Amino acid sequence: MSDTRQDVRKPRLSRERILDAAMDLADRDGIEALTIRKLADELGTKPMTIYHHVDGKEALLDGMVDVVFSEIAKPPVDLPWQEALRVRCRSAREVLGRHPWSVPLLESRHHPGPELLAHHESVLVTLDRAGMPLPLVAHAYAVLDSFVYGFAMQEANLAVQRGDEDAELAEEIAAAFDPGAYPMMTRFAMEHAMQPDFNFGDSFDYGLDLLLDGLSRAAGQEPA
Amino acid sequence: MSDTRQDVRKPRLSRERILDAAMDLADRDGIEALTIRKLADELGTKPMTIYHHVDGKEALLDGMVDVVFSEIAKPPVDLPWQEALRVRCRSAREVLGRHPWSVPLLESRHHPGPELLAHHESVLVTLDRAGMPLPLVAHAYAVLDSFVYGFAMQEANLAVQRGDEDAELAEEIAAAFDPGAYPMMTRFAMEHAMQPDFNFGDSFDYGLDLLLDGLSRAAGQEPA
DNA sequence: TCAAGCATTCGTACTTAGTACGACTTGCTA
DNA sequence: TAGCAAGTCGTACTAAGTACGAATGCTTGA
Repeated sequence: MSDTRQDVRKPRLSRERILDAAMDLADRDGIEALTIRKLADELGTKPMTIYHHVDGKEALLDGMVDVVFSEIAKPPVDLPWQEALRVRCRSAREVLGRHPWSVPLLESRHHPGPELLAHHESVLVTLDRAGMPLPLVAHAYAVLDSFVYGFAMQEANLAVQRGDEDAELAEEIAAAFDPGAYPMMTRFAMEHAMQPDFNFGDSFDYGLDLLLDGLSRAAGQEPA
Repeated sequence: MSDTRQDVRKPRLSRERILDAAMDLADRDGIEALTIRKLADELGTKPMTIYHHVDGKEALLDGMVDVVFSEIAKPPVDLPWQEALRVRCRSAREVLGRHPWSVPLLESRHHPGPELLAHHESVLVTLDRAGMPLPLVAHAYAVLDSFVYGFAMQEANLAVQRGDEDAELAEEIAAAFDPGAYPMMTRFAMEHAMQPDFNFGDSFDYGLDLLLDGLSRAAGQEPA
């Protein structure tokens, strides 16, 4: 009856604005909270409007992954290769920490974006200028990224568990804990992991050094 | 009061049978294909029947993760610690390779099962008997598991991409490839990664050795 | 032996999510 | 000024998780 038409402005939406909002939503509420409907709400629009800018949800995720790669620093070309890789790996950890939802997605997308490709290229170039033969380049890249991704994955889960359910969770885990059943875990927790100065993240630099030193040796150079 | 000890009457279904079927389904068709309905079909029953044995889908996933941990070999107590950890890490890689869907789940479940706890305990005990002080134990465990999980994650995605869409995918990636845009990637692919004897998995033992050697040094021992 | 009790099973339906279809709106261009 | 392309959205279909309550049939106590 009442054809109350409302004002519609011009290009309020764009692929970029959608990607930004989707990343915000995923960062804030987790990837499982990222639905087309919620995204539309966030943008003050309706679900189907999204589809005029993004080719379905899979393409949306592809785009988000590429944004993540764009945020990771490439290994600086003016540093020794060990230092350059250290910079890029630390950056990767930091970025993946800001976007924890992205870790399981990074390697599982079947449509690599330009940022992903450019990033891979820059790392390969760095390993190449370390003087590594190709087989060693392959090992180095596989090993470094395994470590970075795996570490980020573990950190992401710690972060989740430190959320609002902190108390409830700790209690639940403790409840499942037959006091004497896991003596080493108990000792480890009491004497180390639950101490105020314990920080899981410290192990990142430790492991990164371990790998870079080993790779330096393999490349026939002294550890930096 | 009344000793109501009852056995299952007509157990066409059981938590164990359900877990087995769920693992098979996930192994075969991927974790996203694991729905309560498909699982019911697989078991020749109806969706709601599942809920009398398993407390919802989250609990089902928790149970599956615990089964995965049960399949991973614990570090043998009769081997030197480096060898013992090598055995367990290789086993982990093999098991995660058989259950690729489980990798992102392993560390994200909030309800650790008994197998998971027992496994952690056994690894901590092994690090302890290496003579490591607790801070080093923490580093070692974090670094080893980061590597194992990260490697398994990358392998899992390679496996997926080697699936039925192999040709289509390679073609698609190649199409996105400006010939001269990524020279190092191109060289790497042509001269190494696409050679018939290239095997991504070879990097696992390489990285594991790197880490175990470094940890041996840190523990004040000669690399094994 | 039979009926009550209870674990198990399942039909129905509600809810959330992705998205195909087609209609409507509006500014731009011929 | 008519018509078109781009953008927007209402409707509805499908898949999936699961709450509710009825149906089923085994086990036990009288």
